[in-house]
Amino acid sequence: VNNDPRISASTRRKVLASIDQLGYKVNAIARSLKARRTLTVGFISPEIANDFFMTVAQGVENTLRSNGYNLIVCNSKESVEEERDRLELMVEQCVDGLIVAPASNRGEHFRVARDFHLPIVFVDRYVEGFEADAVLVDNVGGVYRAVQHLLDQGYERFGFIGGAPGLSTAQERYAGFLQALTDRGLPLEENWVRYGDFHTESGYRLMSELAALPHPPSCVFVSNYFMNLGATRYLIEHRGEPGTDIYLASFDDMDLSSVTGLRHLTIAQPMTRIGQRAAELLLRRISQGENGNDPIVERLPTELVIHE
Amino acid sequence: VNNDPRISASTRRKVLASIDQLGYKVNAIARSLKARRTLTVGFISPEIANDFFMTVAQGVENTLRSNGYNLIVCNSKESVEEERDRLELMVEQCVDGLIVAPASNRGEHFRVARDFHLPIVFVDRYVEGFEADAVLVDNVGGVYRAVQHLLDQGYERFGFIGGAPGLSTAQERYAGFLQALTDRGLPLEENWVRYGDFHTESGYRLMSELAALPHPPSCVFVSNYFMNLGATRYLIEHRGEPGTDIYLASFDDMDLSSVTGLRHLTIAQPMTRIGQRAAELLLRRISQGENGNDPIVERLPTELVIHE
DNA sequence: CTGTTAGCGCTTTCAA
DNA sequence: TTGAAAGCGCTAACAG
Repeated sequence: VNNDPRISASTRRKVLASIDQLGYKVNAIARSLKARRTLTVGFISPEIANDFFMTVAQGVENTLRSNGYNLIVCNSKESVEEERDRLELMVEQCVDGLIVAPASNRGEHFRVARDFHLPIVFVDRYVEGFEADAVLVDNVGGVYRAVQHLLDQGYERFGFIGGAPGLSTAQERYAGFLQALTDRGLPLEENWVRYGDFHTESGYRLMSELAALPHPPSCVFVSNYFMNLGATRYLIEHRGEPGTDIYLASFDDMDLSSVTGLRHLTIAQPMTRIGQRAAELLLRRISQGENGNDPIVERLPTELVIHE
Repeated sequence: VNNDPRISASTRRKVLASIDQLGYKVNAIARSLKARRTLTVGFISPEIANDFFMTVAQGVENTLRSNGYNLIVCNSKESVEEERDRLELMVEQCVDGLIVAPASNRGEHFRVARDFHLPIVFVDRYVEGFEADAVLVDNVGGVYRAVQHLLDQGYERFGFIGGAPGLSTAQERYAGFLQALTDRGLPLEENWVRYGDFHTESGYRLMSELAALPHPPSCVFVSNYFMNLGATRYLIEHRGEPGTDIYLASFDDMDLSSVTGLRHLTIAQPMTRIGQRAAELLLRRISQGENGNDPIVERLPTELVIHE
């Protein structure tokens, strides 16, 4: 059953024939108990019905599977408490490693993993208070280049719809925005900067606030896909009204980008690649055991996409 | 640890204190091996980066979790072979039950589950050759009412973009379409009926074919969300060109519907509810053991949504 | 090359 | 009320 090379071909044939006849399936539970490894990796995602994270998960799963590992996906619902629960669950399930898109920038609770010699790789977001491998994207550079491009196009009145302030992605994307303006000597108009929570409704609401200003921006950068969805919906619903002649730029490039009918610009993340790299790093840690080197933080590049 | 009522409060306190101090976590693997149940359910989905199936999964997970069960999601990639592999995997992982959105209308390979006394509940699609509980929607009725509504609006030149011919959903949606036309005495224009594969690209391609006809339809019914995405993209990209003045109606109501700026109509499925009911049926089967009754097939209602 | 045995961490049963 | 022992299905180590 386990391809032991010492077994003769004839015996193997007999065994396999019996397996077939009896419908025998190995009991992975018993095997895992004995072997002290489950060949299973956990993925803790802040959302499960979310194209971004699920595409990352797909990247993870593909490379895990081709290495004989399985993936368990679970949902922290953007809550640190739920995240802690899922983490405990994963420890109890004896997964061999963990890929986590953290729900916040707090990382202390991940320390339990260390006690159980469970390697962790973070994706998308980074945490404080816990050092581990991470696969992120170049948020600062991505936004910087996007805004630079828009400046080149002649846009000057820049609005910004930010993400949940506690998340590294939100902070970095804002930093890129600010840097781009500053480098061109453009002042930041505080009133054009609003913070949401990365979800659709906040994008809609904040866009409505910006459009309602007596002197609205002519171009708004939105910090992620879902807020962009909300912002776009506002502009579509109020098309033609004063204040809505706004050019949208946004982090993330997803299916809907091709279908809004608005000219806009997006920053595409290499989602599958993020998952793939994370899985590779994790598998390396798993095989290394305790004698690995310092945490590796990778930043993958993003790509500017212009939708005409 | 297991809340045995025979244990005295003082002993329990001492035990819990030690647990805390030592950082003890139960080993779910060992527990499962002994208990012969894992408190785990598998969900085999034809796609993992798919809002529809993942929203269903969310419904499943919520109700499982509140019953102390966990969910393992895996991906059959719309392939029967992969589906068979995942099924084997789940058997080996000793899940207590299975929720499956089947990759095809063939069901024979699910028989292995019977040998291992694994209950299965199908969702979204139904199969032949294997009897089991299922939670589906009223595809025929949903499309029927949608087309009826459009007939009432005065549309007469109906096109149809169908899904993968092997899937029950595709067949049922076509049946509803045909029935609605027939009941009003409207003939089916064969040339306006095209079959895709439920994916975006086929929607785009088939819509381009329909729009290019010398005498194109004035209204097209698209059989699911992703093909609608493709069809919509075609119409948006070619807005104003001859043949593109087409009213779109589609199965599934997702984010897309609010950002295209096109007037259209959708049929919303109760995705979370599907998952919830499937989990409920499965949990019932699990607790019943072998002495359950005949398969239960539920059809949940859909809802017509008009986007102006 | 094959067969036997101990033990992974837990639960359950029975004895103290 | 607590402690001891057996065994879930598997693998690894060792004996034959």
